[in-house]
Amino acid sequence: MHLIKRPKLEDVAKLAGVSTASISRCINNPKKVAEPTRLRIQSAIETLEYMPHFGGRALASNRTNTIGAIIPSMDNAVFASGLQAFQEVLSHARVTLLVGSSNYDPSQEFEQIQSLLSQGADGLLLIGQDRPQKTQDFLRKHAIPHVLAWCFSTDISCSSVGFDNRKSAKKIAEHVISYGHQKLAIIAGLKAGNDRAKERILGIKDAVKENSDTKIVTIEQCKYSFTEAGAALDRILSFHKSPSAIICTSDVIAVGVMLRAKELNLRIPNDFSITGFDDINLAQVVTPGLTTVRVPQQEMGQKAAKVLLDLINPNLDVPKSPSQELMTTIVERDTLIKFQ
Amino acid sequence: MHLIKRPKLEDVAKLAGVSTASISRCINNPKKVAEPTRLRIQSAIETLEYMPHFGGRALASNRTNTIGAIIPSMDNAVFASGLQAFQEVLSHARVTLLVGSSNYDPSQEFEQIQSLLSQGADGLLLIGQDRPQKTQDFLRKHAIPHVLAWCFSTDISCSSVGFDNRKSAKKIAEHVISYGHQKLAIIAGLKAGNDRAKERILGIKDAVKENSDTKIVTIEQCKYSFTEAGAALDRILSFHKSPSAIICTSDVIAVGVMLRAKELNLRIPNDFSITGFDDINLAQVVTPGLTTVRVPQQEMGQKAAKVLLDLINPNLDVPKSPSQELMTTIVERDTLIKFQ
DNA sequence: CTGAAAGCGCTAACAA
DNA sequence: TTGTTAGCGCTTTCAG
Repeated sequence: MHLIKRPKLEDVAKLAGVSTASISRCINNPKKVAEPTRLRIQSAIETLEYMPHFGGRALASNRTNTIGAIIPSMDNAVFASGLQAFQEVLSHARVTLLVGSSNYDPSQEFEQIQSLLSQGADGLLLIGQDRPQKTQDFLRKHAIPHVLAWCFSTDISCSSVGFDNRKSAKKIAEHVISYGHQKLAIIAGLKAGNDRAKERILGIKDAVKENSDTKIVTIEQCKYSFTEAGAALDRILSFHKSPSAIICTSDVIAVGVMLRAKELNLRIPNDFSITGFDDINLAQVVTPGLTTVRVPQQEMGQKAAKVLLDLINPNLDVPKSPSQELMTTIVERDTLIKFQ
Repeated sequence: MHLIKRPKLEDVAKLAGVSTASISRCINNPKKVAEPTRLRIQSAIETLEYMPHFGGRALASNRTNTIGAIIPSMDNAVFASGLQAFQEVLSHARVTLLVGSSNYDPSQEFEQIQSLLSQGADGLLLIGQDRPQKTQDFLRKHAIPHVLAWCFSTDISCSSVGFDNRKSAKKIAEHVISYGHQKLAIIAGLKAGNDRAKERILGIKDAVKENSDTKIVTIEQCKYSFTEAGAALDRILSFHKSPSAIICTSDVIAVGVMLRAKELNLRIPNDFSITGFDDINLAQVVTPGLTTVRVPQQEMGQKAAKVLLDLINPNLDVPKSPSQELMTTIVERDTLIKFQ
């Protein structure tokens, strides 16, 4: 098997008997080339197995056809499946995806942003809206096209494709309250640099405020892992006034709690009710099925890709797609019952 | 807020009062520059917020510091978590990750390979070893550094970091058989272009061959989704000779079967035993807990990254890391009991 | 519709 | 240790 030197535009040009300019046109704008020449060029490209050199192209055109996404972690299925959907749409548009993960840490996110941009990303997908001023300034100053997912704001300075975390959390809390629960506990992800967690807590508080008989016994925070969530449950149980319902801001946390409860021989929902947030597979699989908030993960990924794509490719035919608010819904399963 | 034109090497050079070459050295090989100049350059870079242009760099050096990974789908947690680990290691080495997904389809994989390479990937992570000749020729002809994960072969022509699917499957099958099960069913992923599924089936057959009382009642194939797996169970149940144990080649499939069984009011493991493969979160969460094969997902991702990294960066100090075989283990939970 | 030629921003010999 | 300079492969005016 022998090794072939990568052909360049010039080689193709020679073979096809045209100038390099024509080849370039033929590749980027086929209509600008006469039919017969196009065919000749095509076949030359194929016999040589020519593939444009990325660097050369990027340098000359100042575009890379690459988009970066920075998500907290692919280990959380909710982001993995959003990312999958995102990637599929990009792929159809012949754009490739660069991936970075922040591990829920704003400073890591900033590093990844720089890294992906220095790799030439034409645009960026970011999760949530809460980031340090430094990061925001950077994005603005360099005029980086970007869209925010997993959140929604009407702030016109930046497009977002997502849902209202606060409203959604309020909705599920109201739902819990409507089942007669008056002593609630919250287990949330670490709030630092995580607007989803913060907003969801606020939403739950909103609901409680409107129902004077109801109160929040405690607000725990933990990482998105089963064991950390289990530890949070232990802390709650050590309180005098045990809650009749625990509202978790993530399915991973809720499931972690359920696993721990099982170890402790507590019965859900008899001993306490519990709700999650995200509706990942786990919520459906755990027993009893987890009552949770369904987040349109895939739709969000797809729409974010589309918005980003025409942010980058200012297509004047299509009306500029602004921020989009998607809706969440409550999925009733078996972890929430009436308080008696 | 105003928009600043991207500074180039020349701008930095002017500010620091040195040549562009020195800046370039300072960035790529700091030791080759005298301390005082280095400091001057550093500060110039910072005040200008200079970021090297990717295209220019790629063109001149013919390296991109980018690695591509093509996985079947991030929707399957087993790949998502492997990818997460892979990305983290790359990130430490200041290499960025390009991601493509093949949706378990060899021709999509080929497209993605081309796409990632044309985006300049210096190397590639691929899943499994079974791919069309066309793809293999392509990789060889262009001398693409790549490593195969999720499989292991001693074939020296290509590094792999993974485990022996056949042996692992044989092991779990033997385990099932040792519990007294004689009528087995298999539910596997679609075999086409999926060596993991094929090998695992072979491994199970190996075990059966060595136990003359045992036989395989049927081999079903389905996509990696709960509903498809449920349908496969329905097919099995319509047979005369119902198996006492169902061996699934993936946790997703096993859980899908369990969900369907619950709908049908069948009791696992009383009505039949079942085993999975992968040990993703789901296996732990489902009730009863799924007995399965633990695949070292994270370790595989990390090691694959390391191998790929020094495949690309021929570091002569370190002995060239060849293929690595990792071990799987059986995780005993509650879906496998003795046949009575 | 096609060709010539001037860069795009950076790196890497080679000189000094 | 530092500077000079010649490209890397492609796109894109501008002429023809």
